Amino acid sequence: MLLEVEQPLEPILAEMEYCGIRIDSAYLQELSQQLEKRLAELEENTYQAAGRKFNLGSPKQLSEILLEKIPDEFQKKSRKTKTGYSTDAAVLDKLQGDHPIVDDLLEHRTLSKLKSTYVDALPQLVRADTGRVHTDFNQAATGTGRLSSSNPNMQNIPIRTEFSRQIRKAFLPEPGWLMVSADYSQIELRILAHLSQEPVLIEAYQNNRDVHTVTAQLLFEKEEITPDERRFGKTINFGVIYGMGAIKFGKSMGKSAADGKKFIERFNQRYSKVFEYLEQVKKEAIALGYVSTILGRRRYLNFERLSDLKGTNPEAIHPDRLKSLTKNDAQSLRAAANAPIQGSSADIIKLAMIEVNKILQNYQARLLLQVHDELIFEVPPDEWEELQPKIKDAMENALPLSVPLIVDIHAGKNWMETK
DNA sequence: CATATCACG
DNA sequence: ACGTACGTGATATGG
Repeated sequence: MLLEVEQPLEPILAEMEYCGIRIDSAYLQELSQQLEKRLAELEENTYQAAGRKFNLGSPKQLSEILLEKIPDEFQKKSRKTKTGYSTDAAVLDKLQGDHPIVDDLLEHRTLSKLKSTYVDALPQLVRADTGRVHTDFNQAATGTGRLSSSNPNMQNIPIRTEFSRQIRKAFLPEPGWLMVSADYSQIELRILAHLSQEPVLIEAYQNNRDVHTVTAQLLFEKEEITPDERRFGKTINFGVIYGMGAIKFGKSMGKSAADGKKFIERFNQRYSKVFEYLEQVKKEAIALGYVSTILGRRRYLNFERLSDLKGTNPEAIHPDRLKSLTKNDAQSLRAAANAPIQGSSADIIKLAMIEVNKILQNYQARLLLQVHDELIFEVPPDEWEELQPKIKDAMENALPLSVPLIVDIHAGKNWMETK
């Protein structure tokens, strides 16, 4: 693992850091001015509605305002934090309609985050000697084997909202070149299919089916699935990857306890290998003190009330010991269930980076960024047609699994256009 | 330096 | 009784 993956990867990361990525600072400064104008309007509206000025960036002061204006709704719909009532986006969403201030607060939160963290920060990090931004890729920062990125973090550049996509337009290739993004489709669910050897999942992926729809079909026991039902299937599939327990699983159905239980049994029957696999991983975590990825990378875990089982035979652990747990032990078990999946995904994209780097030796094109399940390149236009299938193949075949890996690859004038 | 919040996969 | 569950890093506030 060390010799085959981490050591060969290190000079590739060094090259990516050294190369950096081009930023359109003038464009970001225009965006900044637009944001400043809009933020000022929102502040003015908010002060009017609140009857006085306060610091919109202070959850503490906002909490005071909300307690003053809509005490009943706020206390009912908020949750307690260590220091008081939460004013986070989930809470504010629930308060929409209760007071005219709420919509403006939400918009202000979003826009000021984007302005301070990206629009204003990135141009300041452009290095004078290269004209580009040079991130750090941290190779030993996470518990699962993923990379992390800092100064600046290039792995959390906005994409989810319409406005935030404007920020991605600021990331440019060399003048005249193309920006290229190649991302794995549903890699973590495919790894779950492989690790669990669940026949329903394997069959679905081998036949190129939409797995969120498949889950929804077995959930609702019908062929035709609405977009809402598919979204629900997607949520459940992610929940499984994150180690969501059967109880929470039933409750997220939003049905009665009896319905939830019936549904769990149905799901359990249909994806029985997935649950067997997750149980087995949890038992191994407790008995061995670690869990492993496909390439043998380990995540070590400590338990409180379950520590008496360390060094015992995993198969001898009674399923009841996985119930009534301390908060910490429950969290550790979820982390244990997730680590082989998230970590194997990291293994695979690292192997892919090593393969892709070999290919790039014969081209001018450069690997710029890794964002967990995607690679970002800048490519001269005359290399694109030839490189596209080579990058795709290298990534899809980095490590053969029981299910195919699929990579979507697109080129554009900037990062936003590569989707 | 702890906390809350929020950006991403 | 719950808008939750895995992995990160940056920013602002406030002690």
